[in-house]
Amino acid sequence: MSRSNTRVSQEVTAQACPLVEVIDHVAGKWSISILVAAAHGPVRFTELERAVEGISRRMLTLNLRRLERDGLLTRTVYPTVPPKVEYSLTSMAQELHSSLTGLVEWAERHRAAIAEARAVYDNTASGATREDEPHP
Amino acid sequence: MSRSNTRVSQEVTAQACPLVEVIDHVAGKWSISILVAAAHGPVRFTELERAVEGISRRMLTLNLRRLERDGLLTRTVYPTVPPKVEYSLTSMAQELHSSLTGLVEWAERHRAAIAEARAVYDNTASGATREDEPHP
DNA sequence: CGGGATCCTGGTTGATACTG
DNA sequence: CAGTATCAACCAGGATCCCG
Repeated sequence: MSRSNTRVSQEVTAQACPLVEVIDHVAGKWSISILVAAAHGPVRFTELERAVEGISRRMLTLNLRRLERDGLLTRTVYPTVPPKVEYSLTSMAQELHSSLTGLVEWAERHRAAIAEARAVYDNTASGATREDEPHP
Repeated sequence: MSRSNTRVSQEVTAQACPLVEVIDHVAGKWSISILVAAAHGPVRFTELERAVEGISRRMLTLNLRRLERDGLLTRTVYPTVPPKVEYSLTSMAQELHSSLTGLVEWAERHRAAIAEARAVYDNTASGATREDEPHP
């Protein structure tokens, strides 16, 4: 994957990175939730922690770092007491918003159907052999 | 959806499954590629293997099974010699198509920018050298 | 052709504790 | 508040062999 090179300037930019890797970072389980949660404006760390719900502190940090590294989030530190850190989407990331919310809305619409599909699948697979196959 | 007969399905449907889990299955690295590749019509196993490119036989099988279990893919076995298996999107999965291709197109448009953002981030973060300050 | 079964590795994750 | 550090467990994923 990585061709370790000290002059990373234009060559990497030209070659970019595997598409599947970009997809993986941007569409990861947590990334989507984070990106959607941060879409409405600058969001603080603990707000994200509550919004994403289910994510651990560590995973949140790791994902935020990766998204920042990929240029999707900007991290702003206010040197106050107590400390305050805000995350915002970059313009690049904002272009993603419609696709992401589309995905999330789809998931909400169909989670029940998916749960049922699983139940049916598990039920069918466990006991009997399927005989509803077409015969050409 | 036409049949909701068992009480099992009602219970499961009622509490469904965590949204983040649905997202994870549907937006996984391989899932997206598979769903996009299967969108244009019935696709055979080896076609997918070539289309997704980078996926191993094992991972392809595993992901296909999971997508089938979630009710996103239908698997049709033709008892011919040699065997022939076709995968198609369910109507549920077809609704996802625009969001998915939106995502992929976004990734294609911005992979160069992402690669550069990474280079900048790594350069800045590893921090041994600053460009505006002379090295000791 | 389209898988299934098994073994094995290393990256990902949660838990826990500590900090500026 | 917003992290970092460390360790152990887990499981995604590759390699390999086999089968209907």
